[in-house]
Amino acid sequence: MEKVFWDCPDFSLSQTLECGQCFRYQKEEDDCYTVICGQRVVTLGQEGGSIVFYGGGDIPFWKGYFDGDRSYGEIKQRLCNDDPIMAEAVSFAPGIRILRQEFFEMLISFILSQNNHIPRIRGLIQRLCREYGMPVKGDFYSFPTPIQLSHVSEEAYRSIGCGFRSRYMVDAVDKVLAGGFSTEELEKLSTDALRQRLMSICGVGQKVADCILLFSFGRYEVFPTDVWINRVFSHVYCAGEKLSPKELQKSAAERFGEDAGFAQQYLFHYGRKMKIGKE
DNA sequence: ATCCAGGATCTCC
DNA sequence: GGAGATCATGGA
Repeated sequence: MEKVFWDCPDFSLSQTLECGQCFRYQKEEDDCYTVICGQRVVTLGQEGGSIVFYGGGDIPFWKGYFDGDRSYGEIKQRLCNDDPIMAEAVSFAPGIRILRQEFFEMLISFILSQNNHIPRIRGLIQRLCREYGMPVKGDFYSFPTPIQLSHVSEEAYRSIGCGFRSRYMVDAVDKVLAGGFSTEELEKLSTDALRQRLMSICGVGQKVADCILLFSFGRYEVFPTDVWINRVFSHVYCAGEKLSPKELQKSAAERFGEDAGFAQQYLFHYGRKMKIGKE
């Protein structure tokens, strides 16, 4: 099989895919991963510092997906300078990069994420794709488009396990199909305006909106604040004192500035894996 | 088994 | 505008 090598610094395939930002990958043998985005599917591995594409595919697209042009070395240096705690979080998973994922996938995925475990979110999305997406390759299905979901009822979402989130799903698809939610239109908006637009969808609060801002629109200054980041942040920066989400975001903005989104992902992954602040 | 999850909403004051 | 209950489900 054709192998194409890509030397991308500060990049670990496993850390980037498994740090919680992405739900559409599957681990294969020999530490390879199959990743799906839209209609595209690719199998990748890592040999030393090089990423290996197996079987070609749209390599320029995937380099963009993995944010290949950004210097994460500089970001990490800014974050870790004079911050030993962040240095520890970064050294725990120095190969995390923030993926550039598709808007509608992120919208639906993070609506389904609320009050839910990551393993279960993945299962939900897998069922959604199997049920309403198109077969792409083997057992992999594309993420359903808004049109493919346009006829799906609340009861149908309930039957695949979406639970109380089912009515949010219907509202999200309806609003996207009604217009004003194309990627081209949305990416012109300021971060605050875009957040407000996203939050006009029922079931999208600030946290879900911020995940979409960070993982789909590259708004790297946002700091998605969930239960984990709450625990970690209060534990490592506030001597265990809990802050309100508003206070926490203000503090994170002062501390990390334009790099807050990157900081969030390093901290989130570190805190979740180390169970920091639990028990 | 029973707890809890990458929260949002509704209701109450 | 903030605190508290409620929401479905299944992985751990």
